[in-house]
Amino acid sequence: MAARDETKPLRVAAILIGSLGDVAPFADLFSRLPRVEPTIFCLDEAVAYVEKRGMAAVGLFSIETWKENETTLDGATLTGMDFVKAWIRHMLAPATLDDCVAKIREHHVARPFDALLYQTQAFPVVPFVKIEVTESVPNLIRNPSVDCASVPTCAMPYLWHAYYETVFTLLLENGWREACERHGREIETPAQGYQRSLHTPRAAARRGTRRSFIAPRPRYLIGNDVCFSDCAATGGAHVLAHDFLATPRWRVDDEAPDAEAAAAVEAFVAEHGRVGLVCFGSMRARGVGEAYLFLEAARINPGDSILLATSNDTYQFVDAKPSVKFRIGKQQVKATDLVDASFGQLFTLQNKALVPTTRDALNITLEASNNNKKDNRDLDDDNKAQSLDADAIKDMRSRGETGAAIIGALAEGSATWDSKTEFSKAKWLKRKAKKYLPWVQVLEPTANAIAEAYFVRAAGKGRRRKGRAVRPDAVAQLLARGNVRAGARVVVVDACHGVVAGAVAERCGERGNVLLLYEGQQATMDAVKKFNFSDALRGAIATAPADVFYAESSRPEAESLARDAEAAAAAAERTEDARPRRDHGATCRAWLRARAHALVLAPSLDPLSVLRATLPALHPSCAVVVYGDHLEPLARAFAWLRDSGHAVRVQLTETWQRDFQILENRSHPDMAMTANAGYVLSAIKVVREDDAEPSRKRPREEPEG
Amino acid sequence: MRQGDLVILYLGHDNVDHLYLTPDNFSIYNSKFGDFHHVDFVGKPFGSRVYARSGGGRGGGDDKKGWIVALAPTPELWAMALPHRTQIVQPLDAAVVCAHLDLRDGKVVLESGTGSGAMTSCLARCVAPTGRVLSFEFNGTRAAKAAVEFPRNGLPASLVTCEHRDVCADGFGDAADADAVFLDLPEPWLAVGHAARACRPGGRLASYSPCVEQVARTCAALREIGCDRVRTVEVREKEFDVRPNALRSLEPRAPDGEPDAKRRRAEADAPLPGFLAKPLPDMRGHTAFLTFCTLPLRAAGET
RNA sequence: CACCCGUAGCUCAGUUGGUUAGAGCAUCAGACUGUUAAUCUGGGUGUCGACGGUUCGACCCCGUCCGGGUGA
Repeated sequence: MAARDETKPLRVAAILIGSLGDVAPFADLFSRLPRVEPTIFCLDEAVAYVEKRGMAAVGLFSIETWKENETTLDGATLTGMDFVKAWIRHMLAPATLDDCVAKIREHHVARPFDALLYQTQAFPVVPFVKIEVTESVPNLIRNPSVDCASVPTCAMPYLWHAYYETVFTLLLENGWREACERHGREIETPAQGYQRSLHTPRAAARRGTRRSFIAPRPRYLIGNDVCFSDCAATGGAHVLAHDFLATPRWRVDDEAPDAEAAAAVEAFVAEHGRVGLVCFGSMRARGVGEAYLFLEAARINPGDSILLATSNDTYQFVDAKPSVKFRIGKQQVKATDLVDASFGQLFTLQNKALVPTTRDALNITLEASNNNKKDNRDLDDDNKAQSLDADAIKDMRSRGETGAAIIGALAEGSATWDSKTEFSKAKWLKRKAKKYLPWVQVLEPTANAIAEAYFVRAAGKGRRRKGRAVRPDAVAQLLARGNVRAGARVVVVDACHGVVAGAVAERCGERGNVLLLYEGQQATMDAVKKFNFSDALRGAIATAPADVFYAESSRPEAESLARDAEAAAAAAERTEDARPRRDHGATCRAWLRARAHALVLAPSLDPLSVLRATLPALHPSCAVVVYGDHLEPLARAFAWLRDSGHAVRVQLTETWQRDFQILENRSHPDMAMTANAGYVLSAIKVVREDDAEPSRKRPREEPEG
Repeated sequence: MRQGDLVILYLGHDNVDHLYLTPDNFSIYNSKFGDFHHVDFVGKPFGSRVYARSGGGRGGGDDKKGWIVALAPTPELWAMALPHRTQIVQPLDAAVVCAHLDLRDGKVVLESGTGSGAMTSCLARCVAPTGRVLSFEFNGTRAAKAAVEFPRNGLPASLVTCEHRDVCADGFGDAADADAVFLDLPEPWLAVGHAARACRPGGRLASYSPCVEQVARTCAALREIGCDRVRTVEVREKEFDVRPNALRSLEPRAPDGEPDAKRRRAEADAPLPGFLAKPLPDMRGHTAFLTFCTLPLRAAGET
């Protein structure tokens, strides 16, 4: 099998015969796979849907043609789409199928496909047939450009990853019937098919027998029929027909599972560890009204990095590992207790254990307010206002009372409660809540959240804070004005604990490349580790010392080539060496030659010197952005960029961000803007013309000093 | 640069135009810097100067040809050059919105309304190449224009789609599982319910409104359906100009090597830097309030 | 046909960030001086050409027309 040229799109013929609900998941899948150029063969009715998503579609036949036809299945008369389904499922008209195949062959002869995928309604009959049309058909699952793991589950609801060699390697050219036989599977009788169609979630719900549709991880979905009808009314898709979840732990008693398929999946999983069949994510039947199925929020996996927002307005990072504990209130809790929680979930303490809670439960409001004007003119603080003593509180706690209950009791026990004003009551509650109702919220460690956490944490340390904290909105500006995007090559200098480098890497993704230049002994990857980056993404971040980069960038080209040759020779010599030493110089030279798509600099060194060293490594028409705490050094760098003719659209700004409290009739700016938000310098590099006049006609007077 | 490319023309710091290259001999871009033939762009790399065939020499001789810089489009540059159909979301705000929506490659994001498409391109950059932006515009003409414009600007239908639809009345269509949603609507509170249904639980929402009254109603609607981490911010930007330091001192300059040099180093009268930054007077005023929140983790009615 | 420019009584405001609430002239006021005047200082109710339209919204938006300029 010849190696494929990965730069060329993979031409895939996808044969999707079925209702729109069958076609849509595949169409959506293909439309977001880069480097896959699909041609979708479908019913005429689905052509518009596919073409709207920018893909080629070929209509094979129309349902209209079959409208008049009807057949009788198990006593029921099937017409229209039902007839087509029956036709497909039970192969009532194989001659027409051959016509379709002929049509596809026609396209294939005109311009060969790399791969052919076949989906049918009738999974239990033939799950999926992949036809190898040419000798050079690659195995998609081994194609790095369609790495299943890179596809976020939540982004692709009705997603099939059809690259399932073990299950789906039947050849269409052998025909349906033969394929089934080779797979050792019996063809379903009409009666069995009809029986099966009764076991839908909706039918189950009607019968009142709730079945959980959440398959424990790992989940594998092997069949679907999603109907998009009536979506405008419901605001979302709902599943009308059958779903089959084949998982190692699948237990549905009243339905005969395709044990063979499940076994095949299990065997495959056992062999390969993880298989990239991503599907429905997890779906959950909503308990109200119709049996709508909804996706779940992203959940925490063991080993994940988690960001916790806490009740005392701080953030902390924990890893969901058995050895890690964190504090909530005064209690130590194991981080693994958070596994399987949704990101965004709130937790509080009850009986010294974490229990999930909601924001409403945390917002305690006691009794209806009586608006009598009150103040503390009559208050005489004798410290005897509280009738509840410490032992009573301890007792309540040990009985496992909720924090809310304790606070309620405290308010009841407070002699001065009724004399408090509304504002002081609110304040009192807030103070008590901090003590008796601690909470944490698990947050997904995204660039914005991590930047926020580092910023808040650094600000909280006061004068003793070390390093620098970059405000989240400044990070946002760096990414935007640097035009950092997926697949980009970016040179980063980060003196902000790696917050900037992490944000850049998150944006660049696995197909991007990040070169992190460091100023000291080693790169500060502190914050980078807090992201839940995949190994591939972590591998996309290279590091090198900034001074080496500076040396290489100021070296003439010829000398640089000579160095490369030297390094190559040295590498050839120590082929036996198990661990070749990292050659930072070579890395830097490669980056200088390949040219980056963006420079994102947040140095603690003089920005101008960093700029001079890194600018040669930037591709023309691409942007450089520099973050700095101080205006003056950036002003000097600004002047150099503008006056040297290296760049246009040189912009030096300071970003202000202000929070607002929004409540009815009580909206106002929330807190003073945080000082030292830092400054952002950005510019776009241009091809410099040495014979071009200096940008300024009249020479500037040289500044004094 | 190739035929059909969208090219950003840099004519000055805040004078940016755009051009679709049609390399026939008739297409000419005319500006105060002279006349630029489309064919002269083709084959040159982005970031190059392109020289005028004629004109541009204001009163000067022919030896000084005018030139402009041709740049590759970015969402920020496009926002400066695009044909306005509505007021646009400024790149400053757009950057903060994209950050708070936790966008990255592969995410699916909803937008309404499309407007002039400035925000759309910012969103598309963040989720490209495997994610998607589904944009909805309730004005038919604008929706049609945007739908034509996006593919032309290198945003294929597999990445960005624009549909004519009033999301306040009709919701977000087939979408049921988006990761984030951005609302730029006169009455966003009418759309938050639809938005929540169109997104996965725990998805992110951002709303863009110029008035506090709008924000207040939106926040109320968001809390009503159980959104968490509701936060409203305003972002502004102060821009600086840099000039050489031309300040002269009242005091005579101390000759170098004077003994008071030591004292001077420690005190405030160290020499000023060579360049001084001055805030530009035209700081952009208030644009809008940005409201963010996390959508409920569970659909309503679920325990 | 395309592009640029229309603001103070007048005249202007830079070929790539000195650029549309900024000036110069004129004028007026004050100060000063061997006073038909010079010098210095200070001052300004500026429809941002006109009219429409567009934007929930800040507009650096669009159209038509008028006047001036530049280039095909």
